[in-house]
Amino acid sequence: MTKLFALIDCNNFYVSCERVFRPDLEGKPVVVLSNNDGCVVARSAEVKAIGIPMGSPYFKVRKLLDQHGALVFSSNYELYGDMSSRVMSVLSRFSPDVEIYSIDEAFLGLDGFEDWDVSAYASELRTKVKCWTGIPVSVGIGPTKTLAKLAAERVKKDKISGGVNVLCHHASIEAALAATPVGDIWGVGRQWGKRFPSVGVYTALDFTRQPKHWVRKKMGISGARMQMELQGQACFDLDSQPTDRKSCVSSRSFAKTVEDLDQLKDAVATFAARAGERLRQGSLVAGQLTAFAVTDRHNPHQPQHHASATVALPNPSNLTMDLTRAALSAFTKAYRPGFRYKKAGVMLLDLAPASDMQPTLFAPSQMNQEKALRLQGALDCLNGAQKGGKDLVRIGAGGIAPETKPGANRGVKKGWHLRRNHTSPRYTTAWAELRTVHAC
DNA sequence: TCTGGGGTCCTAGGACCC
DNA sequence: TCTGGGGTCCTAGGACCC
Repeated sequence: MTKLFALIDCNNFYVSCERVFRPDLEGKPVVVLSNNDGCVVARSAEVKAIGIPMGSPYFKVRKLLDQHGALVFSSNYELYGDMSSRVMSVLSRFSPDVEIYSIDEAFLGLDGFEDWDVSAYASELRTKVKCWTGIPVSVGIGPTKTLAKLAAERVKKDKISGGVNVLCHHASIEAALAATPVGDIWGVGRQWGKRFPSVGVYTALDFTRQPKHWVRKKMGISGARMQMELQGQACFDLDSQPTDRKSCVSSRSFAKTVEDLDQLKDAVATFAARAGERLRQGSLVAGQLTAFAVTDRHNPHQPQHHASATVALPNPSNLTMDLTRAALSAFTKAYRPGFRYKKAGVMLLDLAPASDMQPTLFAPSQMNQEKALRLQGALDCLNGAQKGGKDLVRIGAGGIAPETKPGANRGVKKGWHLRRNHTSPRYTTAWAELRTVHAC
């Protein structure tokens, strides 16, 4: 039985989310920025038409966007995450096999649908998603995941009306491969995209025609799989079981650079707490922790440094108290003075289910452990009680930076605060920010 | 002035063992 | 003193994804 995959891709997802609640944005140029208002991470069709590339630094394209009257949003992940789960739940009505691939993409397994009119089925899916969530999607269908993905991409590139592209026959597959630059293949990144043309490989079709051993030798196993997938031979299965996470990172770039150890420790403590929160949500514990800070890699005039140190947690934990202690000890080891740090973070590694945890010889006594858990529960409760009131209660060991000490310069932002100047409301996850409808 | 954040997989090379 | 070769495990770094 030949396999059949569909890739459902939300069009300009973040922009579409904003438009659901602001229909007046329809037809206008709209962009969504990354954290810190750094880069353009979502563009409406109108913005793409202006020629603004994905990932452009905002400050470089700001003028051009203004000239075209573009509307600009800081990213609102609470909104996008909620809209995403709405879309995914609609998709699950259309196939028992769904793999949520990213916030805005999902693969559907269509094994056993071969005798159906899959094109009509996909159209119906598209209509339902749009109708029930407000999000427009493109659908690509093919015998492998890579071809399904390529099919969906061609929907946008070739402006295929109806938003569905089925690649099931030799001729249509070859035509799509020939129209796709090699750099646009799923799995071919910037490095390979640059190198291929110099060896005479320009399109995905050229790539499929390279000798197998050459691809294997030059690109390794990933390249070999990619080539087989494009030739119609499935190497990747649908992965409907979310895989266990192996690491968890919390990090941020600062609006301004920071040199001061105390301020950096304050930031690192915050990241440790944030990462721990995510661990507890997933009932995981970490066995190792890395704390790091890096200088601004975009500024060649400043001395560069990557400060980083890893410590093992004596007993795997997800408690803010343990993680903060480990993070501060690691960071103190890693810190080198005299550098202007632009970004810092905490990585939790060696993750394992909290239930698997074996008490070690050095584990704190049962009594202390219980106390620690109760304390963490109380902290989570306080911090969770008012959404948006995050960090209401924090661990004091964080080496609070001078300007955040009680009484001192109240209202002055921390040195490492985030820039977010264009936020939209959390329409779907905060009562106070619901969209208001005025009756005429 | 202003360039994101959170992940995974693969590979090469070193350490170590027999 | 001779100092080969194969296996495994770990880690750092590269490349890629969205």
